[in-house]
Amino acid sequence: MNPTIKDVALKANVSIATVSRVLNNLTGYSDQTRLKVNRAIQELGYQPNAIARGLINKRTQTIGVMFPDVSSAFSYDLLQGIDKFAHDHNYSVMVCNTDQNGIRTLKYLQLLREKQVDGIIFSSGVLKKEYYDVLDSMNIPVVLVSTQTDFANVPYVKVDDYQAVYDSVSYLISKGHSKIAMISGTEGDPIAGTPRVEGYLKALEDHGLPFESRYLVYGDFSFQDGCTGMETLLEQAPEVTAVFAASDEAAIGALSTVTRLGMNVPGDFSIMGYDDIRMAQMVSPPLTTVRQPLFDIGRIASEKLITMIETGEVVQSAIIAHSIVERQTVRNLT
Amino acid sequence: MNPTIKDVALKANVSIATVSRVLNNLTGYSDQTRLKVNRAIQELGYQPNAIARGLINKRTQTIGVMFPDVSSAFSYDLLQGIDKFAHDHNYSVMVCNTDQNGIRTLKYLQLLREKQVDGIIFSSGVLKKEYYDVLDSMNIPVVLVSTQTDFANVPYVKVDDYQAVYDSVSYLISKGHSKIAMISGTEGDPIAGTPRVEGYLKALEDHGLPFESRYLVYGDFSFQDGCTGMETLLEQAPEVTAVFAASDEAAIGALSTVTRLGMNVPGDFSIMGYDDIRMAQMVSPPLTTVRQPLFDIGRIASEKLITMIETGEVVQSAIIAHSIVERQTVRNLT
DNA sequence: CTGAAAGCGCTTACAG
DNA sequence: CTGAAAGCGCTTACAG
Repeated sequence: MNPTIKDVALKANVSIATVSRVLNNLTGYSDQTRLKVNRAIQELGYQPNAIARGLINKRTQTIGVMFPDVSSAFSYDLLQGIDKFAHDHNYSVMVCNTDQNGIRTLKYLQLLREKQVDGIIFSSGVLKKEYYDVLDSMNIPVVLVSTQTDFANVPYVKVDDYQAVYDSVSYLISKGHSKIAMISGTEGDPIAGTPRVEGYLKALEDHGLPFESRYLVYGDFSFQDGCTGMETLLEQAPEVTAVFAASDEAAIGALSTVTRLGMNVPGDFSIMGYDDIRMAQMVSPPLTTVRQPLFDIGRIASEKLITMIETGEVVQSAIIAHSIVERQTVRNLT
Repeated sequence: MNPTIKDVALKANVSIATVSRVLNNLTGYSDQTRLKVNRAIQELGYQPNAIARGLINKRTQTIGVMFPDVSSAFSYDLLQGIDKFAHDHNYSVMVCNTDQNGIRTLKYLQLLREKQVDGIIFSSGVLKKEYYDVLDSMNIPVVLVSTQTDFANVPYVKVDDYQAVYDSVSYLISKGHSKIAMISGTEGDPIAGTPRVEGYLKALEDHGLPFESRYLVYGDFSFQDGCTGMETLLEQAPEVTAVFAASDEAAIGALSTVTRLGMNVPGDFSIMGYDDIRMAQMVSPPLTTVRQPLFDIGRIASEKLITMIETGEVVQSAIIAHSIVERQTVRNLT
């Protein structure tokens, strides 16, 4: 058995209250006592039990992170940012991968409650009413990442999806493209779906370009859907000179399809992605994309959550700046 | 405040002992009592407190996962496998990203101890003596993933690195290549470094091919080092027709360099990787590689750890089968 | 079938 | 400066 505070007290010839005091750097003991206690701690190799502490303090120093999403490239960068800040501030993180499965999500939420996490980061999925309800009943801080909600005043940290796409498509237009297609993500997705399509539409409109419905195809952000989306586009709109994809994975799918068909990127065809996952710089040619700084987003979310936990104050949501990173998949037609 | 077992007892007019019994599905109460208690639980929306439970049971139902490694593509697949099995068996997982930093690793180890995790999975990094010592003093089960150790009888689950490379290089030879270079990982790395180089050397030898020291370059498994390694190779050994890289990331780096220089893969040059990360199938052309089933490896490690936790028995290490995945970066010269 | 009591390893008033 | 005691929310002998 590991030694407890009691063993330390015994060995140092003081009460457990005193041991607790020096352990927690409180005041109220002589230097001599401190020395005695510390020596006993050393000799026994004592380590505090965070569980016992958690029970009494009603704080576990752990936060839960839910990933309803499944895309590894995306989630892991986020997780790194979250994990880094949290650990640097003495919190551990518990991960829950729900694979978009509602039952699982609810089950994990309950688990996090039983484990008494101090707060939850809910990432990159739609916050359904039923999730919100249990989150609400848990009475702990929550912050949303790469998603947002109308339900209540729950802070989020994300990029402005609409604006990011608007800027991207405008960029494509500035390079002389006028027949621009889009491979959208999930149709109707209120976060990463609809707003991005609207950004595309608006950019077209503001530049006096007509929208052709056959220029727009839907997928689910995946590589696979990027491939098939591109095939569809090539068939039904061969005049298109550039495509904007709602995720880098889909863009890379488009790139691979176009390449496989013997076309040259950007010579014959231009492609632009969304996210700037690590993979974007590894494909050939490197992908031009609009960047969401995922690591930073994770870090900031972690910071906000911990602030809420420790101060009890409500924090502001944050829109994180996106940026266009020019690499080599867009041809300048001007 | 959330309701406790005491509130339930009060409401149901029984003792807390009885509530505890029905909560844990023990025997020793009438149907009527069960009904009463369950009704009270319902009405109060009571949820057990796993922290209090953990204190008394000396089981927290959580496992810690250490990732000394930094490569996202690699770690996340592993994590998914671990997480899936663990959650399906009522364990949560706590992640610790140590970035190969020794101080951090030690700090996290201590954290996991304080949090009283029931077991630890140590992944993809060298298990230094100092880590082993604290692990040992914690007195909880540990399993190693994609690494192994001589220190003691700590079970691991991994692929046979030596054999995987031996098979890969033999494959390249069977396709008619005789001037085969290798972009190795970290020189001297006892797990993913040296054994892989030895597999390469041995395959050459067994097929009567001489080893040229200028055919072998070292890196750190990264995309970047794959790029520069390839450049070096092209310069000092232009006659080479194929390269085997010790990681998919490095292979993809080589691919991008070769492509950038105007060569065609596999027409002018063949490339083979190691891992089969998701990205391998997304590059153009899709990468031929030797697969380690990371998700499965994670799952199995999780399973072994939980078995050890619950039965107290020591489990056997497992060598997981690798397999060559033929895609389109290796030309058949025969 | 049921409850009173002790105890898990801590922290925190309270009293001296 | 220090200790005895209560209590965090549970589980588990023990007794009836």
